[in-house]
Amino acid sequence: MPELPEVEVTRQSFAARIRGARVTAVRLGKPLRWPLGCEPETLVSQSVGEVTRRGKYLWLALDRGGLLMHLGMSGSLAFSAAAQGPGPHDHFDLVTNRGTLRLTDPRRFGAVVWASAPDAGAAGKLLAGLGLEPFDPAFDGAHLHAALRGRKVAIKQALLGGAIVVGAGNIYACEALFEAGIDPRTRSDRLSRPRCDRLAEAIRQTLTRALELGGSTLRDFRDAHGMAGEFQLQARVYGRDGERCVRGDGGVVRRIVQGQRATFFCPRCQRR
DNA sequence: AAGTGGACCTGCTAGC
DNA sequence: TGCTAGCAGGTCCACT
Repeated sequence: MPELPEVEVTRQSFAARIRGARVTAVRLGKPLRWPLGCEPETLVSQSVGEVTRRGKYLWLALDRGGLLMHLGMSGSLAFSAAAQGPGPHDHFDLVTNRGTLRLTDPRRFGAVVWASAPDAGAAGKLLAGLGLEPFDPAFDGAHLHAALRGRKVAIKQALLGGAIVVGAGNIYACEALFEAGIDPRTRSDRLSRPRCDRLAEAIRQTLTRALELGGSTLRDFRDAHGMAGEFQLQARVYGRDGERCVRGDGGVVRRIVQGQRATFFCPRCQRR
């Protein structure tokens, strides 16, 4: 589900409110993707510090260590003063004196993992190998071009891999490739430097636009206030197979499958 | 090393 | 109306 914009929107919606709160209890539901990695009681009485984001992960700092959180495909976080009794899909509650941070995740691909530092233990292992942040000044066409050298996978799959640049998932990878006019099936090492420049810019623009619109809500995404996003209403190709290309070039959006994921693109204006 | 496919889990929708 | 197959925003891991 949540790609970089949704995770960042979520972060912004509760980070300031939870900062300084003291943990009073921790409740676990069904198992998530990975075990918490500590006894829940050890978190009690610690206070919450900054909430930061790396790729699609959130790091919630505590006095001693912190929690690395991932929303998987169907997860969302809510922070509310008066949390209701947990529903069947509420699998983690961090109860504090200011409210409860709750992870709701029907499919349970998400995770909450304790580590002594973001670069240590289980968290370090998950974050190692992540590519550049898309808004890092170092992420540009030159970086993209260099990272794609020798890679034969289709550019769409290279973007989804997350080892070159993080944050663009299935929706935004499709949208960015559309903006850049690049066929998602293009072999990574065949992308010229100028096209890499355009793609890097398109990724940043697409993610920026999504952030402004509060992310995408396909079915269940909500920020920590319960607000839905609106980017999906403006998606140009994602989910629009069979529709006329918005560029008015006479192309019709196609849906194909790459690496077992759906890809949407206009064969007319997106070139190899 | 890089590429491929399977795995994890549940809910919703389209189609019969 | 009811059942089933197929699909969904992610990404790790085993295998070639």
